[in-house]
Amino acid sequence: MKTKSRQNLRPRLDESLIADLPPFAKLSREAISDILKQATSRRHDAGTAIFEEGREADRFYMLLDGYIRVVRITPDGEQVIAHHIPAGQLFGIAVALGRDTYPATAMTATESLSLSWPSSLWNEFVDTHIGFGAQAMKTVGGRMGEINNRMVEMATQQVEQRIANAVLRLINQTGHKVDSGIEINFPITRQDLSEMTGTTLHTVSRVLSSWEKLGYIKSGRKRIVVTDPHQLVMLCAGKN
DNA sequence: ACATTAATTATGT
DNA sequence: ACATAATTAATGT
Repeated sequence: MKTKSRQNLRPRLDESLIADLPPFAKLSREAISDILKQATSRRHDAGTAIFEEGREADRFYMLLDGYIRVVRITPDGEQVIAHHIPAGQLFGIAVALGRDTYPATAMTATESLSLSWPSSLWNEFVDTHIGFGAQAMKTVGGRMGEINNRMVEMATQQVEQRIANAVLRLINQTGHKVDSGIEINFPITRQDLSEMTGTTLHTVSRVLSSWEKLGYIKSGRKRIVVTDPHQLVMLCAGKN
């Protein structure tokens, strides 16, 4: 408790900032400070790309603050939001998958703060810092599981259920409690939701409006509060 | 069951 | 005042 002094162009790096994050939790103090010395920190405005799909994956990243959306562009130029990444997670770890280019674009959903390291350091990190590689695999595994689930959803469920699933995922991963329910932590538009669920913003708008009338959610411009998560769970289950 | 088109309104800088 | 977001109805596949 302290150390919250100055706000800088180049934010000062403090061990306590990352010491508790999963990938580093098991590491010794000097290991952490060693890692920090090699890190570059950057602040990103909301709605900007940290790296782009197809570019050479010269660095890997750790999100210190904010939210990232991982975006892919289809051949016909449509955006698809693959998933969101909350603070405290590694991303852009193409090097861990043996790739030399990024498979997707990382856009900031909010103003964000990142650390990054040259990809060349990855292997060194993995075998000199025990637990680092294991944690990285865990997050990769988790994301693959998510993508699996979503593929099934896309193929089997109807739009209202897919939207319900998307919203539930958002409040689980990036939700924050307010008195009326659970609010999604970053600005999110109907367009965004449509890009996650493979529909149109109009359909999303109509569905959300109907949920609002039913009292499941409360929504405003770029914000959604889920007041009755259970009802959304029911919708996904299919029982109506 | 959902997309598309289009017109209208609300909201944030 | 302007741009961006959201709603709503009508029409199409």
